[in-house]
Amino acid sequence: MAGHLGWGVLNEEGWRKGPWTGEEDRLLIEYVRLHGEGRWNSVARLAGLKRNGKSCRLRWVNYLRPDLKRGQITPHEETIILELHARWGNRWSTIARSLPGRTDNEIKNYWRTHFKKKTKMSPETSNKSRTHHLKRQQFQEQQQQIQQQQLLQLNQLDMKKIMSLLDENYQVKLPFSPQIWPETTTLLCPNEDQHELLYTNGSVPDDHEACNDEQDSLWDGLWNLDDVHGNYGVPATCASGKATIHNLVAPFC
DNA sequence: AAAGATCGCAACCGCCACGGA
DNA sequence: TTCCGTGGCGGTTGCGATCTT
Repeated sequence: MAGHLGWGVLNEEGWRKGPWTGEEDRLLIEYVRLHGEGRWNSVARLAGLKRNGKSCRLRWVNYLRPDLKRGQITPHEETIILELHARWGNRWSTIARSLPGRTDNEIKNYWRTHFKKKTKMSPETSNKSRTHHLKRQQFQEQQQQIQQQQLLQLNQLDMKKIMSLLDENYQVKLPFSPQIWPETTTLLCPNEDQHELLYTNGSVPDDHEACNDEQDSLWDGLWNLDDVHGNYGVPATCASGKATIHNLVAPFC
């Protein structure tokens, strides 16, 4: 960034642009501590920062706020993002309000890098991306799986009961017939990857066949979707399927 | 080992809504 | 009622890091 023309230097109005330095961060934090959030255009005058108000607000909101959560988006948060995006569309700030510690910018970036581009990808490219993504998340998922296994052990008896109910219900209610998928359906196909998403545009993705043919692994995948709050289900706009599963497991959550 | 491709994300931009003068 | 300052929002950019060939 520093090499970009005008990046990291003063612009024609005298404001600094580009990456924030540690000293600038310190000044901004001190300003907020003394004056609170707001009045961002006063920061330059009161804190001695050569940054405009917008830049200061953005830096504080997206990076310096003490209540921000660090680290990768968890599968549970991912589920929430998908569900809320299906409901609200690109209203990132609205979505962010349901994810304490996450910013609209963070959610927006996450969506764009993990989901949106998949709609345009070829299957081959998508597989590469999937591999890349999985490698990056491998460590985190290992930790989460340990936690999940502990929960699974605790609830093993109840789960077997749920599994049998779901298996019966699956045949009747889940809308896996491609004819009734709406365009741009976001469908979870958990048998291959516990939270891999497939996007369809009125057609059936190749991978989808595995969902129909391998119910056992499909349901295994659903259990892997378990999170610390004990929700099991399909975070998809495939609405009737989602409702069926959530209604079924709700009494056990 | 090196070059090119791709990804992730911090930061910027432009537009809009709102409130106060 | 109008104007202006301020803040919020969504879209976009561009660089460093990482991966692939």
